[in-house]
Amino acid sequence: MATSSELSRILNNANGAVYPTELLPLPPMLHTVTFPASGINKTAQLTDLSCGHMLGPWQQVNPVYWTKKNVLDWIEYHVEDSKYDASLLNMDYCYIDGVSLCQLSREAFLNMYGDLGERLYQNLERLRLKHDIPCDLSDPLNETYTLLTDFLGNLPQIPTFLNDDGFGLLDTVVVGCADIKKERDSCNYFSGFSGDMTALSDGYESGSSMSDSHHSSPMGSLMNPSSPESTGSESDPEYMEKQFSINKSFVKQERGVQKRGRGRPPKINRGSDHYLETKKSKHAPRGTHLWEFIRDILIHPEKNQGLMKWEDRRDGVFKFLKSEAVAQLWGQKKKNSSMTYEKLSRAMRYYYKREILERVDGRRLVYKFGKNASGWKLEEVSLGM
DNA sequence: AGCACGTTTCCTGATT
DNA sequence: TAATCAGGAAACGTGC
Repeated sequence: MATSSELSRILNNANGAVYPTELLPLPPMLHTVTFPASGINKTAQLTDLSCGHMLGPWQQVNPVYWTKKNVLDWIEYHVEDSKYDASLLNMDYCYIDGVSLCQLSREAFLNMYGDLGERLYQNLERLRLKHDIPCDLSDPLNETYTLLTDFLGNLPQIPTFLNDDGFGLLDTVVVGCADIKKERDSCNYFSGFSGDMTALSDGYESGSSMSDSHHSSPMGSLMNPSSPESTGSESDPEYMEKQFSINKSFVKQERGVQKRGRGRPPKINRGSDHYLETKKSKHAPRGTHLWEFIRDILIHPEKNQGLMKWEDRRDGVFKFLKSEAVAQLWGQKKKNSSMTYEKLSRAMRYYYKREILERVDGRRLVYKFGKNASGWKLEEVSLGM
Protein backbone atom coordinates (compact mmCIF):
# COMPACT_ATOMS: atom_id res chain seq x y z
CA MET A 1 0.00 0.00 0.00
CA ALA A 2 1.41 3.32 -0.99
CA THR A 3 0.77 6.30 1.23
CA SER A 4 -0.65 9.48 -0.10
CA SER A 5 2.72 11.11 0.00
CA GLU A 6 4.18 8.24 -1.93
CA LEU A 7 1.49 8.63 -4.48
CA SER A 8 2.16 12.27 -4.61
CA ARG A 9 5.75 11.42 -5.36
CA ILE A 10 4.72 8.96 -8.03
CA LEU A 11 2.52 11.52 -9.67
CA ASN A 12 5.11 14.21 -9.30
CA ASN A 13 7.67 11.99 -10.89
CA ALA A 14 5.32 11.16 -13.66
CA ASN A 15 4.61 14.81 -14.08
CA GLY A 16 8.23 15.65 -14.15
CA ALA A 17 9.01 12.95 -16.62
CA VAL A 18 6.29 13.95 -19.00
CA TYR A 19 6.50 17.68 -18.48
CA PRO A 20 10.08 18.43 -17.50
CA THR A 21 9.82 22.18 -17.56
CA GLU A 22 8.26 24.42 -15.01
CA LEU A 23 6.48 26.36 -17.67
CA LEU A 24 3.01 25.20 -18.25
CA PRO A 25 2.71 23.94 -21.79
CA LEU A 26 -0.42 25.70 -22.88
CA PRO A 27 -2.10 24.01 -25.75
CA PRO A 28 -2.25 26.23 -28.78
CA MET A 29 -6.00 26.16 -28.44
CA LEU A 30 -5.81 28.00 -25.17
CA HIS A 31 -3.89 30.80 -26.72
CA THR A 32 -6.11 31.24 -29.68
CA VAL A 33 -9.52 30.13 -28.68
CA THR A 34 -12.04 32.81 -27.98
CA PHE A 35 -15.46 32.45 -26.59
CA PRO A 36 -17.77 34.35 -28.83
CA ALA A 37 -20.18 35.60 -26.27
CA SER A 38 -19.20 34.27 -22.95
CA GLY A 39 -15.53 34.89 -23.06
CA ILE A 40 -15.24 38.07 -21.13
CA ASN A 41 -13.76 36.44 -18.11
CA LYS A 42 -12.36 33.48 -19.92
CA THR A 43 -9.69 35.53 -21.52
CA ALA A 44 -8.55 36.69 -18.14
CA GLN A 45 -8.64 33.18 -16.86
CA LEU A 46 -6.57 31.90 -19.67
CA THR A 47 -3.94 34.52 -19.33
CA ASP A 48 -3.86 33.66 -15.69
CA LEU A 49 -3.19 30.10 -16.38
CA SER A 50 0.46 29.93 -15.61
CA CYS A 51 0.21 31.77 -12.36
CA GLY A 52 -1.06 28.85 -10.39
CA HIS A 53 -2.93 29.29 -7.17
CA MET A 54 -3.70 27.14 -4.24
CA LEU A 55 -5.01 24.20 -6.12
CA GLY A 56 -3.30 24.50 -9.45
CA PRO A 57 -3.69 26.13 -12.83
CA TRP A 58 -6.31 23.61 -13.82
CA GLN A 59 -8.85 25.27 -11.59
CA GLN A 60 -8.66 28.40 -13.73
CA VAL A 61 -9.56 26.66 -16.93
CA ASN A 62 -12.54 24.89 -18.34
CA PRO A 63 -11.64 21.18 -18.00
CA VAL A 64 -12.33 20.74 -21.68
CA TYR A 65 -9.18 22.73 -22.37
CA TRP A 66 -6.97 20.96 -19.86
CA THR A 67 -3.68 19.58 -21.01
CA LYS A 68 -2.50 16.17 -19.91
CA LYS A 69 -0.41 17.89 -17.31
CA ASN A 70 -3.44 19.75 -16.01
CA VAL A 71 -5.29 16.48 -15.70
CA LEU A 72 -2.36 14.91 -13.90
CA ASP A 73 -2.12 17.87 -11.52
CA TRP A 74 -5.80 17.70 -10.89
CA ILE A 75 -5.72 13.99 -10.07
CA GLU A 76 -2.67 14.53 -7.92
CA TYR A 77 -4.43 17.19 -5.95
CA HIS A 78 -7.40 14.95 -5.27
CA VAL A 79 -5.20 12.00 -4.38
CA GLU A 80 -3.40 14.08 -1.81
CA ASP A 81 -6.46 15.80 -0.55
CA SER A 82 -8.41 12.61 -0.05
CA LYS A 83 -5.37 10.63 1.09
CA TYR A 84 -6.17 8.09 -1.55
CA ASP A 85 -3.90 5.10 -2.01
CA ALA A 86 -1.86 5.94 -5.07
CA SER A 87 -0.94 2.38 -5.85
CA LEU A 88 -4.55 1.69 -6.70
CA LEU A 89 -4.44 4.14 -9.55
CA ASN A 90 -3.68 3.00 -13.06
CA MET A 91 -1.30 5.64 -14.33
CA ASP A 92 -2.38 5.04 -17.89
CA TYR A 93 -5.65 6.68 -17.00
CA CYS A 94 -3.87 9.75 -15.70
CA TYR A 95 -2.31 10.63 -19.04
CA ILE A 96 -5.33 11.96 -20.84
CA ASP A 97 -6.26 15.43 -21.90
CA GLY A 98 -9.25 17.47 -20.87
CA VAL A 99 -11.34 16.71 -23.91
CA SER A 100 -11.03 12.99 -23.33
CA LEU A 101 -11.60 13.43 -19.63
CA CYS A 102 -14.80 15.36 -20.20
CA GLN A 103 -16.17 12.67 -22.44
CA LEU A 104 -15.96 10.06 -19.71
CA SER A 105 -19.16 8.91 -18.13
CA ARG A 106 -19.53 8.55 -14.43
CA GLU A 107 -19.28 4.81 -14.80
CA ALA A 108 -16.07 5.21 -16.70
CA PHE A 109 -14.71 7.33 -13.87
CA LEU A 110 -15.58 4.68 -11.36
CA ASN A 111 -14.00 1.99 -13.48
CA MET A 112 -10.86 3.93 -14.20
CA TYR A 113 -10.17 5.61 -10.89
CA GLY A 114 -11.81 3.26 -8.46
CA ASP A 115 -12.94 4.85 -5.22
CA LEU A 116 -11.47 8.14 -6.30
CA GLY A 117 -13.65 8.10 -9.38
CA GLU A 118 -16.77 9.48 -7.79
CA ARG A 119 -14.88 12.37 -6.23
CA LEU A 120 -13.10 13.15 -9.47
CA TYR A 121 -16.30 12.93 -11.45
CA GLN A 122 -18.24 15.22 -9.14
CA ASN A 123 -15.43 17.74 -9.00
CA LEU A 124 -15.05 17.71 -12.75
CA GLU A 125 -18.75 18.35 -13.16
CA ARG A 126 -18.56 21.26 -10.77
CA LEU A 127 -15.60 22.73 -12.59
CA ARG A 128 -17.26 22.29 -15.93
CA LEU A 129 -20.42 24.01 -14.78
CA LYS A 130 -18.41 26.78 -13.22
CA HIS A 131 -16.57 27.48 -16.44
CA ASP A 132 -19.58 27.03 -18.63
CA ILE A 133 -21.58 29.81 -17.06
CA PRO A 134 -21.96 32.44 -19.72
CA CYS A 135 -21.45 36.09 -18.96
CA ASP A 136 -24.15 37.61 -21.08
CA LEU A 137 -27.31 35.68 -20.67
CA SER A 138 -29.17 37.87 -23.08
CA ASP A 139 -27.07 36.67 -25.95
CA PRO A 140 -28.94 34.09 -28.02
CA LEU A 141 -25.79 32.08 -28.48
CA ASN A 142 -25.33 31.95 -24.75
CA GLU A 143 -28.92 30.99 -24.34
CA THR A 144 -28.32 27.93 -26.42
CA TYR A 145 -25.09 27.34 -24.59
CA THR A 146 -26.86 27.55 -21.28
CA LEU A 147 -29.65 25.37 -22.50
CA LEU A 148 -27.17 22.77 -23.58
CA THR A 149 -25.29 23.05 -20.34
CA ASP A 150 -28.44 22.60 -18.33
CA PHE A 151 -29.74 19.93 -20.59
CA LEU A 152 -26.59 17.91 -20.60
CA GLY A 153 -24.86 18.94 -17.43
CA ASN A 154 -27.61 18.21 -14.99
CA LEU A 155 -28.17 14.67 -16.03
CA PRO A 156 -25.06 12.65 -15.21
CA GLN A 157 -26.09 12.07 -11.63
CA ILE A 158 -28.35 9.36 -12.96
CA PRO A 159 -25.86 6.58 -13.59
CA THR A 160 -28.43 4.25 -15.04
CA PHE A 161 -28.57 6.34 -18.15
CA LEU A 162 -24.88 6.58 -18.77
CA ASN A 163 -22.87 4.72 -21.29
CA ASP A 164 -19.18 4.06 -21.25
CA ASP A 165 -18.80 5.99 -24.44
CA GLY A 166 -19.28 9.17 -22.50
CA PHE A 167 -22.34 10.15 -24.47
CA GLY A 168 -24.69 8.37 -22.23
CA LEU A 169 -26.17 11.45 -20.78
CA LEU A 170 -27.47 12.39 -24.16
CA ASP A 171 -29.50 9.30 -24.18
CA THR A 172 -31.54 10.60 -21.35
CA VAL A 173 -33.28 12.92 -23.72
CA VAL A 174 -36.96 12.53 -23.27
CA VAL A 175 -38.65 11.84 -26.53
CA GLY A 176 -42.32 11.73 -27.03
CA CYS A 177 -43.44 13.81 -24.09
CA ALA A 178 -45.48 15.82 -26.46
CA ASP A 179 -48.17 13.51 -27.24
CA ILE A 180 -47.94 12.34 -23.74
CA LYS A 181 -48.80 15.86 -22.77
CA LYS A 182 -51.79 15.76 -25.03
CA GLU A 183 -52.73 12.53 -23.47
CA ARG A 184 -52.18 13.95 -20.04
CA ASP A 185 -54.85 16.48 -20.72
CA SER A 186 -57.32 13.75 -21.14
CA CYS A 187 -56.12 11.37 -18.49
CA ASN A 188 -53.88 13.50 -16.27
CA TYR A 189 -50.98 11.19 -16.87
CA PHE A 190 -47.97 13.43 -16.36
CA SER A 191 -49.19 16.35 -14.39
CA GLY A 192 -45.86 16.86 -12.70
CA PHE A 193 -43.93 16.90 -15.91
CA SER A 194 -45.96 19.40 -17.84
CA GLY A 195 -46.26 21.54 -14.78
CA ASP A 196 -42.52 21.92 -14.87
CA MET A 197 -42.52 22.84 -18.47
CA THR A 198 -45.25 25.41 -18.38
CA ALA A 199 -44.14 27.07 -15.21
CA LEU A 200 -40.87 28.19 -16.68
CA SER A 201 -40.34 31.84 -17.01
CA ASP A 202 -38.06 31.34 -19.94
CA GLY A 203 -36.64 28.54 -21.95
CA TYR A 204 -33.24 28.59 -20.40
CA GLU A 205 -34.19 27.65 -16.95
CA SER A 206 -35.65 24.52 -18.20
CA GLY A 207 -32.65 22.33 -17.80
CA SER A 208 -33.18 21.60 -14.20
CA SER A 209 -36.83 21.10 -14.72
CA MET A 210 -35.97 18.71 -17.40
CA SER A 211 -33.86 16.66 -15.17
CA ASP A 212 -36.36 16.98 -12.40
CA SER A 213 -38.91 15.65 -14.72
CA HIS A 214 -36.80 12.60 -15.14
CA HIS A 215 -37.17 11.88 -11.53
CA SER A 216 -40.74 12.84 -11.13
CA SER A 217 -42.24 11.27 -14.14
CA PRO A 218 -42.34 7.82 -15.61
CA MET A 219 -40.20 9.07 -18.45
CA GLY A 220 -37.42 6.85 -17.38
CA SER A 221 -39.23 3.98 -18.91
CA LEU A 222 -39.16 5.73 -22.23
CA MET A 223 -35.54 6.64 -22.17
CA ASN A 224 -33.23 5.23 -24.68
CA PRO A 225 -30.07 3.50 -23.59
CA SER A 226 -28.65 3.38 -27.06
CA SER A 227 -27.08 5.99 -29.26
CA PRO A 228 -27.20 6.25 -33.02
CA GLU A 229 -24.40 5.34 -35.36
CA SER A 230 -22.13 3.92 -32.78
CA THR A 231 -24.57 2.37 -30.44
CA GLY A 232 -27.91 2.30 -32.09
CA SER A 233 -30.29 5.00 -33.08
CA GLU A 234 -33.66 6.52 -32.72
CA SER A 235 -34.23 5.18 -36.15
CA ASP A 236 -34.03 1.80 -34.59
CA PRO A 237 -37.61 0.54 -34.76
CA GLU A 238 -37.33 -0.89 -31.30
CA TYR A 239 -36.21 2.45 -30.00
CA MET A 240 -39.00 4.28 -31.72
CA GLU A 241 -41.46 1.81 -30.45
CA LYS A 242 -40.30 2.41 -26.92
CA GLN A 243 -40.26 6.13 -27.31
CA PHE A 244 -43.68 6.44 -28.83
CA SER A 245 -45.40 3.45 -27.45
CA ILE A 246 -47.99 5.57 -25.73
CA ASN A 247 -48.56 8.30 -28.24
CA LYS A 248 -48.76 6.09 -31.26
CA SER A 249 -51.76 4.32 -29.98
CA PHE A 250 -53.23 7.62 -28.98
CA VAL A 251 -52.70 9.12 -32.38
CA LYS A 252 -54.09 6.08 -34.05
CA GLN A 253 -57.13 6.26 -31.92
CA GLU A 254 -57.54 9.93 -32.63
CA ARG A 255 -57.12 9.46 -36.34
CA GLY A 256 -59.49 6.57 -36.34
CA VAL A 257 -62.24 8.85 -35.20
CA GLN A 258 -61.87 11.57 -37.78
CA LYS A 259 -59.47 12.20 -40.61
CA ARG A 260 -58.47 15.81 -40.60
CA GLY A 261 -58.00 17.92 -43.66
CA ARG A 262 -54.77 19.53 -44.75
CA GLY A 263 -53.16 22.21 -42.71
CA ARG A 264 -52.82 22.92 -39.08
CA PRO A 265 -56.02 22.61 -37.12
CA PRO A 266 -56.88 24.89 -34.24
CA LYS A 267 -55.19 23.76 -31.08
CA ILE A 268 -57.71 21.76 -29.14
CA ASN A 269 -57.48 19.02 -26.61
CA ARG A 270 -55.75 21.17 -24.08
CA GLY A 271 -56.72 21.43 -20.49
CA SER A 272 -58.19 24.86 -20.01
CA ASP A 273 -55.80 25.70 -17.20
CA HIS A 274 -52.81 24.83 -19.25
CA TYR A 275 -54.06 26.81 -22.18
CA LEU A 276 -54.66 29.93 -20.15
CA GLU A 277 -51.30 29.62 -18.50
CA THR A 278 -49.37 29.29 -21.73
CA LYS A 279 -51.32 32.12 -23.32
CA LYS A 280 -50.49 34.37 -20.43
CA SER A 281 -46.82 33.53 -20.23
CA LYS A 282 -46.03 33.48 -23.94
CA HIS A 283 -43.66 36.35 -24.32
CA ALA A 284 -40.52 34.65 -25.41
CA PRO A 285 -38.40 37.20 -27.18
CA ARG A 286 -37.68 36.72 -30.80
CA GLY A 287 -34.13 36.46 -31.99
CA THR A 288 -32.97 32.90 -31.86
CA HIS A 289 -34.12 31.11 -34.92
CA LEU A 290 -33.92 27.44 -35.52
CA TRP A 291 -30.91 27.66 -37.77
CA GLU A 292 -29.11 29.76 -35.17
CA PHE A 293 -29.97 27.26 -32.51
CA ILE A 294 -28.56 24.47 -34.67
CA ARG A 295 -25.48 26.53 -35.39
CA ASP A 296 -24.92 27.20 -31.72
CA ILE A 297 -25.04 23.53 -30.90
CA LEU A 298 -22.51 22.83 -33.61
CA ILE A 299 -20.05 25.49 -32.56
CA HIS A 300 -19.88 24.13 -29.04
CA PRO A 301 -18.21 20.82 -29.71
CA GLU A 302 -17.68 20.14 -26.04
CA LYS A 303 -21.38 20.47 -25.50
CA ASN A 304 -22.99 18.87 -28.49
CA GLN A 305 -21.46 15.49 -27.87
CA GLY A 306 -23.57 13.04 -29.73
CA LEU A 307 -26.29 15.44 -30.77
CA MET A 308 -24.85 16.70 -34.02
CA LYS A 309 -21.54 16.72 -35.77
CA TRP A 310 -19.75 18.51 -38.55
CA GLU A 311 -19.41 16.44 -41.68
CA ASP A 312 -17.39 19.11 -43.38
CA ARG A 313 -16.55 21.95 -41.05
CA ARG A 314 -15.17 24.16 -43.80
CA ASP A 315 -18.16 23.76 -46.09
CA GLY A 316 -20.67 23.97 -43.30
CA VAL A 317 -21.98 20.47 -43.79
CA PHE A 318 -23.40 18.93 -40.65
CA LYS A 319 -25.36 15.93 -39.58
CA PHE A 320 -27.93 15.18 -36.95
CA LEU A 321 -26.76 12.26 -34.86
CA LYS A 322 -29.61 12.32 -32.42
CA SER A 323 -32.31 13.94 -34.42
CA GLU A 324 -35.09 13.40 -31.92
CA ALA A 325 -32.90 14.65 -29.09
CA VAL A 326 -32.14 17.85 -30.95
CA ALA A 327 -35.82 18.25 -31.70
CA GLN A 328 -36.63 17.81 -28.04
CA LEU A 329 -34.02 20.37 -27.11
CA TRP A 330 -35.47 22.77 -29.63
CA GLY A 331 -38.89 22.05 -28.27
CA GLN A 332 -37.63 22.71 -24.80
CA LYS A 333 -36.34 26.06 -25.91
CA LYS A 334 -39.64 26.93 -27.53
CA LYS A 335 -41.63 25.49 -24.65
CA ASN A 336 -43.11 23.00 -27.01
CA SER A 337 -42.78 19.50 -25.69
CA SER A 338 -44.41 18.05 -28.78
CA MET A 339 -41.55 18.98 -31.07
CA THR A 340 -40.28 16.12 -33.20
CA TYR A 341 -37.56 15.79 -35.77
CA GLU A 342 -40.19 15.55 -38.45
CA LYS A 343 -41.50 19.00 -37.58
CA LEU A 344 -38.06 20.44 -37.02
CA SER A 345 -36.93 19.15 -40.40
CA ARG A 346 -39.90 20.82 -42.07
CA ALA A 347 -38.75 24.10 -40.63
CA MET A 348 -35.24 23.30 -41.80
CA ARG A 349 -36.50 22.73 -45.33
CA TYR A 350 -38.03 26.16 -45.39
CA TYR A 351 -34.50 27.50 -45.06
CA TYR A 352 -33.58 26.14 -48.47
CA LYS A 353 -35.64 28.80 -50.17
CA ARG A 354 -34.05 31.54 -48.12
CA GLU A 355 -30.62 30.08 -48.74
CA ILE A 356 -29.90 29.78 -45.08
CA LEU A 357 -29.45 26.08 -45.73
CA GLU A 358 -28.51 24.17 -48.84
CA ARG A 359 -29.71 20.75 -49.79
CA VAL A 360 -27.37 17.83 -49.43
CA ASP A 361 -28.85 15.29 -51.76
CA GLY A 362 -28.92 11.65 -50.97
CA ARG A 363 -27.72 11.96 -47.42
CA ARG A 364 -30.10 11.51 -44.60
CA LEU A 365 -30.00 13.89 -41.67
CA VAL A 366 -27.33 15.93 -43.41
CA TYR A 367 -27.67 19.65 -44.08
CA LYS A 368 -25.39 22.43 -45.15
CA PHE A 369 -25.29 26.05 -44.17
CA GLY A 370 -26.11 28.36 -47.04
CA LYS A 371 -24.81 31.76 -47.96
CA ASN A 372 -27.38 33.52 -45.79
CA ALA A 373 -26.34 31.69 -42.65
CA SER A 374 -23.72 33.44 -40.60
CA GLY A 375 -21.65 32.80 -37.54
CA TRP A 376 -20.79 29.18 -38.22
CA LYS A 377 -17.47 29.57 -39.99
CA LEU A 378 -14.32 29.04 -38.01
CA GLU A 379 -13.19 32.60 -38.63
CA GLU A 380 -16.51 33.96 -37.48
CA VAL A 381 -16.57 31.76 -34.42
CA SER A 382 -13.08 32.73 -33.35
CA LEU A 383 -13.86 36.38 -33.91
CA GLY A 384 -17.01 36.12 -31.87
CA MET A 385 -19.20 37.13 -34.77
C1' DA B 1 -56.45 45.34 -35.39
C1' DG B 2 -53.95 43.78 -38.97
C1' DC B 3 -50.00 42.26 -41.15
C1' DA B 4 -45.47 39.84 -41.81
C1' DC B 5 -42.52 36.53 -40.33
C1' DG B 6 -40.98 32.25 -38.62
C1' DT B 7 -42.30 28.54 -37.40
C1' DT B 8 -45.62 24.43 -36.21
C1' DT B 9 -48.70 20.95 -37.47
C1' DC B 10 -50.45 17.73 -40.54
C1' DC B 11 -50.67 15.85 -44.80
C1' DT B 12 -49.45 13.05 -49.36
C1' DG B 13 -46.17 11.04 -51.96
C1' DA B 14 -41.38 9.79 -53.09
C1' DT B 15 -37.02 7.94 -51.78
C1' DT B 16 -33.74 5.43 -49.06
C1' DT C 1 -41.44 -1.75 -43.68
C1' DA C 2 -40.22 2.24 -41.63
C1' DA C 3 -37.53 6.34 -41.50
C1' DT C 4 -36.63 10.27 -43.84
C1' DC C 5 -37.19 13.74 -47.34
C1' DA C 6 -39.90 17.06 -49.98
C1' DG C 7 -43.06 20.39 -50.07
C1' DG C 8 -48.19 22.07 -49.95
C1' DA C 9 -51.53 24.04 -46.92
C1' DA C 10 -53.06 26.34 -43.11
C1' DA C 11 -52.82 27.62 -38.24
C1' DC C 12 -50.33 29.76 -34.61
C1' DG C 13 -47.44 33.09 -31.73
C1' DT C 14 -44.95 37.15 -31.74
C1' DG C 15 -43.34 41.69 -32.95
C1' DC C 16 -44.33 45.84 -35.06
